[in-house]
Amino acid sequence: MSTDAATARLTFEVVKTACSNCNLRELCLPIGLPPADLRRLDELVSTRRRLKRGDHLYRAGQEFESIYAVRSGFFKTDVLIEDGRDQVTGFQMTGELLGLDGISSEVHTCNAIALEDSEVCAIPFSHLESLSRQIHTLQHHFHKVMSREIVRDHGVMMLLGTMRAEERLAAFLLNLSQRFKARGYSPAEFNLRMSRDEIGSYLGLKLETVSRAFSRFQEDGLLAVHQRKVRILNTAGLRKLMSHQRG
Amino acid sequence: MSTDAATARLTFEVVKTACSNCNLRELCLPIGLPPADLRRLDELVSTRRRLKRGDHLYRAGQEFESIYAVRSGFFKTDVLIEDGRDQVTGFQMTGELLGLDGISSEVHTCNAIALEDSEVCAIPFSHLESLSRQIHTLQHHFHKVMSREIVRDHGVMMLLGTMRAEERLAAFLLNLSQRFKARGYSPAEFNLRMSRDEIGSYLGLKLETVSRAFSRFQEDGLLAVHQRKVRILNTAGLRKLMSHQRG
DNA sequence: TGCCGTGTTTGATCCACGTCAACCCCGGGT
DNA sequence: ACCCGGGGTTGACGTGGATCAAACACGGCA
Repeated sequence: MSTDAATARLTFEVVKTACSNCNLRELCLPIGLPPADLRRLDELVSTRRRLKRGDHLYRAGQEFESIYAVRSGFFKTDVLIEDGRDQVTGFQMTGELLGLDGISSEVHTCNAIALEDSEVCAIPFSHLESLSRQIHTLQHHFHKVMSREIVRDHGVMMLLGTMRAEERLAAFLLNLSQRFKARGYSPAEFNLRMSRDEIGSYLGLKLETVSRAFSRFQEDGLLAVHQRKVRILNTAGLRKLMSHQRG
Repeated sequence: MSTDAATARLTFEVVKTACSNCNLRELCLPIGLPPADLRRLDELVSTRRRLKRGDHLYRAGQEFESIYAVRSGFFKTDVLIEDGRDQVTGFQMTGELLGLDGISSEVHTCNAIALEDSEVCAIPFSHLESLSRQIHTLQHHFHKVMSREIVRDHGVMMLLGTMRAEERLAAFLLNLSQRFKARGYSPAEFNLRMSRDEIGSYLGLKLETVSRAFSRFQEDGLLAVHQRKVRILNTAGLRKLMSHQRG
């Protein structure tokens, strides 16, 4: 869609938003700040931006200037190479940050795409840096967030490097479940926001293989699937599946 | 080896080392600092530590307190899970940082092992944080380094998720080549510090597959291999191999 | 209400890589 | 000089997941 940029501009809202009374602050950056610091943080988040399903939040190659906190909705990030291959590098939900990859070269290195209508807070990175020079705990928390991203990526490398198809899907579902739970939603029943193809890309599998794994889980009574609606029936069973030796 | 800890203590040197005249500063943290700041940085790197081939720099589960800059030598990092599977998450050479994964939970999440006799600078993380609150460019550079790690991990995810065996090995060799070049060594001829098994673990392949891919490259005149000695004969050929469509 | 397009499921077949096993190479110790 | 052991190579064979192909479910729209 070539109208992305235009759309983006239109949905840019120049309203002040307030971290200090945002109910996400346990998940997002301003964790555990004293009220005084929290008020200073409010200056940081200058704009909110609303996206429709399918919109790009940013694209690979675009200049990097802000990171984004997901206020509501669901995103994927992916990288593509010339020959057409692409790899989904992550799915981001409420309270998670997007754009950390852009810091290194001042250019975004992946695409961030809304998988449902979403809203994000834009955090100008230079402001974040200057504020975190003043607020100790903010600095430390930000470092932890970046580090957590590295640890998460190592987990995915483990998954892609050593697990077989059904283990990968089990790990993926358990991870989603736990993240929904942390946000106060049911850990057992949720709607997938992404297609089989996108799950496959993330897990290094073809969409048919993902589909078959879902069917197998259903046969085995581990879960009930209907299209994108998933109900986990046997968490322990999924977990056990993951820790089975190869072979 | 249960004597690791004892060895580590013995090889701990309580000598002041100086970033200001370290020839790695283009690769390491203190890039582009004015002389005055550089001198303050010297206080940061309190200790150097020498490791023998096979020694652990740190282990998963150990308390995190410092990151490490490789002064000389070669490392691997890996994560293992209970059932015995393990995944090499990276290889680190001169000027690269180790331990960034530990920031998130204040505990190291992987093992760092010297693949040859090596020397590292220990950088107490809390010192780094306080100094980077004072030195703007240090802060920014550190953020870039963390972000670069995330981008690197995305590259590995791409490799593990979408590439076939020979593409993976080609990508791996080209990456090594380029890093040796950046350090002033020959990009065409180098010694691998890691075993076929370790390469395989990093690339999500079995050691036999790695070995076969090496043999194939040799047959095709792309490189000359003898054990761990590699000479790249046709860089363009390797690069072309990587960009071939699957199928 | 029926049609169309997109996403999903399922089946049949193929192939890249894993597995198992034998052998080789080379360096270190006696 | 010999043996020994760990890493590396090579071959034969098996298999998990990719590929190709067909049918199906569902939401949107005329």
